[in-house]
Amino acid sequence: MISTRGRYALRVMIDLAENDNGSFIPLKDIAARQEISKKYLEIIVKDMVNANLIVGASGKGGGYKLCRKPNKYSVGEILELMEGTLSPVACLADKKYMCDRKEKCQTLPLWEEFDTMVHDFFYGKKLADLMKK
Amino acid sequence: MISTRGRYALRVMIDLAENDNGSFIPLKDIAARQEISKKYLEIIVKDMVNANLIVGASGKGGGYKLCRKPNKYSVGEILELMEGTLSPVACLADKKYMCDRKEKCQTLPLWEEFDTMVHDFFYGKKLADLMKK
DNA sequence: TTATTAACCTAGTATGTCAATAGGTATTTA
DNA sequence: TAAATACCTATTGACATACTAGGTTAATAA
Repeated sequence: MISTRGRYALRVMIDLAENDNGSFIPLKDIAARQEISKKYLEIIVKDMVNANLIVGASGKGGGYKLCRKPNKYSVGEILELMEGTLSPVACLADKKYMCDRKEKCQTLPLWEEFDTMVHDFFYGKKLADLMKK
Repeated sequence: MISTRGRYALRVMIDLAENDNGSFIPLKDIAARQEISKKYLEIIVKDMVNANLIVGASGKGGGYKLCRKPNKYSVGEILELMEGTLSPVACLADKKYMCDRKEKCQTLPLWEEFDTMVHDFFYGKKLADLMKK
């Protein structure tokens, strides 16, 4: 399941892309258009700024702005940032995860194949693919 | 993320398939081989019996047994039973879910495409595909 | 008959995550 | 100096997850 963090982040990115006019877009406007709690979005958007997905500007006339062209963002990187991982199981999500059943695990190949498929799917999709115009 | 319920259920099914000798296999043996708490497995296995995925027999000489050939079980039906849904978002997982943004939602097509891909992947895999022998 | 083995049943519990809310401070522009 | 905005810290209620505990019922073998 994709949580609201990932889904909202994606919607914020689409909103920023579609309403881009060169200047900063206040979160208040995004929250209103997307009908999402502005307070909750603040938390999400903060992580997006920290990860250099977008840039923020304080003060009057401030807001948020993309820092790349929409076709330079993959959906995968946005979701992976917000969700922590896209992997279906802990043994693939966490590099440091040690499992002594690993060698004989009969389900691991299944999860690996699934993991690759999911990764390829979301990294193949670009932000631009989700825009109207 | 696939929870332990789904992952353990799958391992129980594989264990039953590989150790099938015509008679019932006690949960104690499965738990030992799979290194999973027997008490926890009881809960999981109960749901599998209720869903007619396997059959259980009480008393001495009892245990559990598959009721189909391994190639007649899809991984998807096992996971979907235990996880409730394989859908990535609530608006697809729940038929009764009503969202007034549905018509204009720009992410819905993405989730639908992903949902279909995941469904096809897991329903295309059979229990027999996960067996050693 | 009786001991044993096993499924089946109901309940509880610790931990963590999710999806927010609340109330502030710092920064920038008009 | 007033307004608008991002940015920061903390808290919370609800729920799910991954179990554990202690029993009852059912079937078989000695």
